[in-house]
Amino acid sequence: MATPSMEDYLERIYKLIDEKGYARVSDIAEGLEVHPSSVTKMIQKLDKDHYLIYEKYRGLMLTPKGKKMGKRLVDRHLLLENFLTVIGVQEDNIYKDVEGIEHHLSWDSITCIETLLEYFRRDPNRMEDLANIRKEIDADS
Amino acid sequence: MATPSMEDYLERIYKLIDEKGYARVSDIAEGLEVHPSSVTKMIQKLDKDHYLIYEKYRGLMLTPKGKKMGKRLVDRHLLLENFLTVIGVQEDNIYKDVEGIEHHLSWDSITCIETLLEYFRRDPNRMEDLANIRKEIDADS
DNA sequence: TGCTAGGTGTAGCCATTGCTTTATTTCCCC
DNA sequence: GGGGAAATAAAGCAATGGCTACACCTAGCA
Ligand SMILES: [Mn+2]
Ligand SMILES: [Mn+2]
Ligand SMILES: [Mn+2]
Ligand SMILES: [Mn+2]
Repeated sequence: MATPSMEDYLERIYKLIDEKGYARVSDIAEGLEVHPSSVTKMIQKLDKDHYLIYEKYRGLMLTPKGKKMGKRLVDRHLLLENFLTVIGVQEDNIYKDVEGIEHHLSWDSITCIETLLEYFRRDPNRMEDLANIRKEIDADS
Repeated sequence: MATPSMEDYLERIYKLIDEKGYARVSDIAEGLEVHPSSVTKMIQKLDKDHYLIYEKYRGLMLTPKGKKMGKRLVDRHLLLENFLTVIGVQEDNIYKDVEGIEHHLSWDSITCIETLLEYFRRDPNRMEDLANIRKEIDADS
């Protein structure tokens, strides 16, 4: 089972490969705001757990296991960002909150949140009703 | 700022004092499924940070700071349990998920989730509509 | 072709938070 | 009041995941 930190790295690596075709230590470090040395250490761990194949100074390649996991992690992250957006959380809080909670939700919860998003997507009036309640509560205080 | 672990301990301590009038090391340990020695260590840390006053072998007392924080933590936990329940997460997943995510949500997000609950509380049909979408999606797969 | 700067890797440190083991204190029953 | 069980405390160890300092590789330019 992957730790939260491992998930963050895998997610970032998957995204980098998806967008640029490769994932370098320095890019991973920048994205996660950690030092390159921390990246090297984690990459070695992910290699040992067969999420990727690593050749030092040469780069890395996701294994099928790593790709599959990476995609799930990226999708989950996006879903949660959408969720917080829909319920009205301020833009500047969303990324940090999602970074934190994404590692702690069962797939059951993820599915239910997906359904909740579908609920609001089907009828825009619903989001409006929600926004009105928010306004009303704001006014009270 | 309190770490996730510190929050778990504070929450548990607040609840024990609220329910039984006192919080003993062994009760805290049982609630958090941790060894008593770990509890002692954390209590000493919480004392150093002035969340409580600790006298060894004698017990502990929450400071005003600790009480205020404890209450907020307990309320937050309950709110999140309600949220997961309302969106249809299985009973047996709820506690573990909440234990994880509670430490990673901004108060902005907490407020928005509160509002979302109010939205469903105001009109029970809304929860029913959501449940129907869930059924429909289930049937598809 | 060889040098060098920037990217990468390693070693060793620290904080956090758990555990086990061992020592001490307290409390309750006799 | 004394003895023993239960509770509590302290010390030492381990895993995780950061960091710094320093060493090492390599691409690309002179
Ligand atoms: Mn994350
Ligand atoms: Mn993420
Ligand atoms: Mn928790
Ligand atoms: Mn909790």
